[in-house]
Amino acid sequence: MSGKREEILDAAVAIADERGLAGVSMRSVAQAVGVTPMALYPHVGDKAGLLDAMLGRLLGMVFRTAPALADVSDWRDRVRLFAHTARTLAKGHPWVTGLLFSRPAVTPDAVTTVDLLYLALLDAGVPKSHVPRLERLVSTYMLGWIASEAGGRFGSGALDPRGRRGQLPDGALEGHDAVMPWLAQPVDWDAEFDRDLDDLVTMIETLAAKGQE
Amino acid sequence: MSGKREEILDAAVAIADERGLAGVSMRSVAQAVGVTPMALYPHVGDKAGLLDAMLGRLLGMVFRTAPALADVSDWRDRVRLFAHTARTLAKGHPWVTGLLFSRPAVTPDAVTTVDLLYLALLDAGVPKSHVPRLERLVSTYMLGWIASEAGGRFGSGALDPRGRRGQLPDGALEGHDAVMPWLAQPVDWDAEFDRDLDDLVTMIETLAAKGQE
DNA sequence: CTCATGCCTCTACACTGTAGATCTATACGG
DNA sequence: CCGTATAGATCTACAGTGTAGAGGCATGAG
Repeated sequence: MSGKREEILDAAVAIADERGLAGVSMRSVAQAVGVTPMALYPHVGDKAGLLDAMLGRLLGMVFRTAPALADVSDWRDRVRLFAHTARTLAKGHPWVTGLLFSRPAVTPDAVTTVDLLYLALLDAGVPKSHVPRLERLVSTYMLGWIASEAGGRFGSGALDPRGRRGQLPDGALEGHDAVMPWLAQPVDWDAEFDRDLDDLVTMIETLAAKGQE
Repeated sequence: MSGKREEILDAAVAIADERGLAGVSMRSVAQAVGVTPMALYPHVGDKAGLLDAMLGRLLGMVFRTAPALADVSDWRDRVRLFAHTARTLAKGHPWVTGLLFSRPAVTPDAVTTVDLLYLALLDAGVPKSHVPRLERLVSTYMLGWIASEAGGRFGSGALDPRGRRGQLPDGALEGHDAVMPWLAQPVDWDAEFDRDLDDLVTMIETLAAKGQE
């Protein structure tokens, strides 16, 4: 019966996909559903509720997209698959950026996501007392990456340090000078993301090896 | 001459501090400056320009707040001091959350920030080819943390897993069960942030030890 | 004095979220 | 069949938003 709510969310997500978050107004969503704006309120509460629900829906998609996620035997691969799934999804729906950091992860789907990472960390042998913290560390990084990429913080392609240099405040940029050769060439973001995950996996292993509850 | 721009930004930041980002409208800022809304346009371009400038101003404060940052000898302490400074600042101006991920870091202050981390990583002995990537990893984590904290993703105080459990989708939450004791007690966010930094520092050391360009 | 330049103001427009009151269609008990 | 309760949609209105466009006004130059 409450298919109406789903219909509304579908419409809202569709609008956000093609016109951006700013294009999502009560009026535009209502029109897409074929209804007056005020008719949405019983279903989603208010505008904030609508946005929350949109975020929840996207989180849920992480599973729908990779249903066998929990069955991957190696925890490393599980973390990687999860990360890739989330990243791919966010690239398809860049508007999550604006929503990701707004509310604690309390929807059922979000909790399930967290549990998935808990299990991976436990499988890795991380002391139980460190698991919740490490889950937050890893997911904070992932969220940061996803938001940076979708939101445009990373810029696009080569970074052109000389361009940056133009409006230099004052004093030299020693660090930039030292790594200039690697700044000059364009960045392969897919590869970089994988390498980051490798480093995080290594970090997890280190913590597991150190042991002690 | 362009003290008017500074005056406008001061007013905008002040409003954001006390009334939130939503309270920053062209009209409210204009009124605070004692001018009509349209008078702002020559100075800041448009609303987006105003917001960008506000973000830039806050980034600049990182240095003003910890001027001796570059002189800390141990790179570990430098990373930690930087992180703490940024976190403290963001907690005082929680509205940055909405802005942090919107634009690439190209303002002079932002570039200087990046350079600071480059130098720390070089001091740590990280292979030069890895420095830019690792800088992004570390700052992505920091931004993610800051945004999570200021934006409310972490919730407040204890997490109360039983509360989360209430609207459980279906199937058990094995991971949550396993770490329940540590979920039950409240989180010391200051301590957690420090521990995270420790882990990141360790990760950097591992990468430095592995060596090879 | 005349004129130009740069900053400001005023008005207006199309849009936003949503409170409040009203209307309507469906389902149910008799 | 009727009358009524209930849940949902609707209409109107309000206070707020960003900003295009045209006009005003005070300063300094020739």
